[in-house]
Amino acid sequence: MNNKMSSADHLAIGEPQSGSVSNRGRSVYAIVDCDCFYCSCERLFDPSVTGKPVVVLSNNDGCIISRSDEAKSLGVRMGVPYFEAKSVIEKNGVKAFSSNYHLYGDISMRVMDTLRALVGRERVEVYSVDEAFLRLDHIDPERLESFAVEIRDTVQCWTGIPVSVGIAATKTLAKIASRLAKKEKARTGCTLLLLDEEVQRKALMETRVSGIWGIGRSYASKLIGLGITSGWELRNMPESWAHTHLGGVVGRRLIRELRGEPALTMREELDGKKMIATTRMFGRPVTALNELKEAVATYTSRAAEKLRRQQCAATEISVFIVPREENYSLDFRNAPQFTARATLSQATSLTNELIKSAMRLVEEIFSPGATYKKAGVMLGKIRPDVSIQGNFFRTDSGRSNRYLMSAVDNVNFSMRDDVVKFVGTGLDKSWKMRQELRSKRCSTRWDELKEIT
DNA sequence: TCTGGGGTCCTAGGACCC
DNA sequence: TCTGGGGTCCTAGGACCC
Repeated sequence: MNNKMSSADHLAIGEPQSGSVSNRGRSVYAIVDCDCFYCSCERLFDPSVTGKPVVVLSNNDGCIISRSDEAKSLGVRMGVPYFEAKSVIEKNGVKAFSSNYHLYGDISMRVMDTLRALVGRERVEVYSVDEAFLRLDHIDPERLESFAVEIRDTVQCWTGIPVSVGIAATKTLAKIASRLAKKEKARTGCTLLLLDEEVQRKALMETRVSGIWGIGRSYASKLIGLGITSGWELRNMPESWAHTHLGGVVGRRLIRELRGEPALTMREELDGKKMIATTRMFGRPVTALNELKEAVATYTSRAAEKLRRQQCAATEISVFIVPREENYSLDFRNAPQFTARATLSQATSLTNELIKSAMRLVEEIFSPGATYKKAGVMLGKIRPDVSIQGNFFRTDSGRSNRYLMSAVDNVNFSMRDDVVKFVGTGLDKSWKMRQELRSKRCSTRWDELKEIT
């Protein structure tokens, strides 16, 4: 889940569009967006909740992060704490699930593979676990509408996941199209084209600025304060104005995109993450240093696995811990946190080496007597791991350790999480997050296959 | 009592260099 | 009294995304 908007190479201002130049200079982007993805995944293997209200909870069963349409119409809001919504949920028999990322990740791959089969691998940019941009400038304009329907029906048929499709001349307009398509499902059938100028104008007029991709909470309230409330009004502002008020070049791009001039092109295949983080709330408050260390060691092994999966090594590691605040104020998210960072003498992806530094960092920031609710590990300065291909300058022990890690990764992946692990990560892990309502990982674990009786 | 996790990009400003 | 100009690199912080 990453590749947000644009990097410098997406900046197409003042340049012809590179790479994706189409026959008639026409650009056509589609966004395919899974409908309430996590809930839809849960329904795949539990048909008893089809048509019933469903929600999926964040880690630690904290917040609501996905809602079915039925749950939405009961007034269950996105992002609210579970305990606040609990009464509505129980009263209406809403089925709640803990998040099951193994399942969602696997289903996501199937959806993306379907899209690649439909338009070709090089025309698909996976934007997040439940969304992908497609480049459709090879499709005859006459056929676009039926093609959108074909995409929707094929994904539904092959994977069981309902999707919406928005099509327009730019990515930003395509996002608006899919949003409107979802909103007016009955009329649009979940596919919508914003190619005609008049249709575009109407769509932008009924889109609030807060609903535009790239306008978050802070910009939205700023815009409204300046009297700009609709997408259409924003579209008609000068680029130079956007430069000063909406974050410089980012704002300029946004205005161009809204006018139908592509300023964000397709992103190249991911070349690996620049930062890898593993952070978690605890299932209960933690005060003991050794428990804190267990947790941080566990997160470090997880982060190291991610690092090895993309065949990289890191030279920077930082650890943070968050104390439980005394008074449960509104801005609990902005709680102070204590961070320590270390630069490693040599880039590594070995769990034991990373854990060793992490432990020192925990000791640095821990204060006895304090109570903590969350901790995290971040790996930075990431670059390709050369030792795996054999680095003459690295000692043999480093290399064989790297092979050992691959073996551990293989066992843990094929068997079950953490069959093989470092003792420092703890055996009992009573601080672990709560996940009381998790469904089975029936598409990725042999021992959790769906049984039909 | 209880409030997610994991990313990206851009800008401003300081340090440093010639 | 008066004290250059411009480049690069790095970091922190702010914005955004799902």
